[in-house]
Amino acid sequence: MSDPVSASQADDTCTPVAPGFTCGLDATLRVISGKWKPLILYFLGQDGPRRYGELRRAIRDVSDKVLIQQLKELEADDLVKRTDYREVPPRVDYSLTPLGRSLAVALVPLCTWGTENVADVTRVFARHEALNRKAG
Amino acid sequence: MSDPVSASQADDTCTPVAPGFTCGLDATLRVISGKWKPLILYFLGQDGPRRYGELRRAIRDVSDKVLIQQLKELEADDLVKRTDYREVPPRVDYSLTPLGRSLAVALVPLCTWGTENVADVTRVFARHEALNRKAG
DNA sequence: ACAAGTATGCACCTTTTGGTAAGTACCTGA
DNA sequence: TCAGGTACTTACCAAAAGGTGCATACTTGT
Repeated sequence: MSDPVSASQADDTCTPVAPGFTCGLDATLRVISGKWKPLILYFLGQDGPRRYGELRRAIRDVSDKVLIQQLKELEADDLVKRTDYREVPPRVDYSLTPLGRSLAVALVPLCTWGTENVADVTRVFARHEALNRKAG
Repeated sequence: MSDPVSASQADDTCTPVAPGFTCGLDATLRVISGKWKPLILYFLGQDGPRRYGELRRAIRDVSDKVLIQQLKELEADDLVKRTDYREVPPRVDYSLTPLGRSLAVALVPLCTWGTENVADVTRVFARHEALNRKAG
C-alpha cells in the first residue's frame, strides 16, 4: 500500500491512478495550484478569449509578474492557449484549450458552493480577522 | 465596477456576491487553500470519521505540524468537527460538518477530472521536470 | 526496563510564492 | 513632446507556507 489516500474503496472518483499521483484530486490540484489559476480558468471559461490587459483588469489585485507567470504555466500545462497576433503595439489573447475547458467546467461546483455559502464563509473570516488583530 | 472578476454575466455561478469576495469561486478558494485541505476534505467525505493517526498515514507525505494545523483551520471554518474522547492514551477523531460535506461533494468533479486526465497531467509534468533538470 | 504508539506543541529553518518597481520597444492622442 | 497604452521581463525582497526534530504524558506490548 503506497497510496497517499489509501485505496480500499471501489468507486472511480478516487482511484489508485497513475504513478506519482495518489488520486485524481491530487493530479488536479497540482495543475491548478497558484493563487490566481482557478480564477483565470474560470474567467476564461465564462467569457471566452481575453486579451492580456482585460484579464489583468478583470482579476483585480494580481500583479503583471504573477499573472504572466501563471498564464505561462497554464499554457505549458496545455490548459490555456496563447495567441500572439504579432502586431505592434502588441496584441495577444488567451483562451482555453479543450482540456482547460473541461477543467473550467469541473470548477463550476466550487463556484456554486462559494456562492451558496458566502454567508458562512464571511462569518468565519470575520472571526479569523478579529482573532488575528488580538494576537498580532 | 469593483469586482475582480467583472460581472457582466447573468448566470448565478459567478455572481457579484458578498463584500470582500469577488465571486463564489474566490470565497471557496480562501477556505480550501492549504496544501492538504482538499485531500483531507475529500478523504473524510469518502471514508467517514477518521482518527488522527489514520489521516496521517492515509495522506502520505504530510507532516504532523501541517496536518494538525490544517485540521484546526478546517475546524475553525466549520468544515470539520473534532471529537476528543478524552481517553488516555489520546483518542480523537475528525469528521465533516454538513458544510464540509457539501464542499466535499463539490470537490468530486475535480477528482473525476484528474482521474480522467491523468495521462495528460502526467505528460506535462514529465516535461516540466525534464526542463527543470536542464535549467536547475 | 524500553521501544512504540497516541495526539499534539514548539522552535527553528528552508522553500515557495507572490509582490514592487523598474525597464523595453513601439504606438497613439493631446 | 510627453503622457499613456500595449505585453511583457528582470532584479530584488517580504511574507507565507511548509518541513524537521524534539518534547510531552501516558499506555501497551516485549
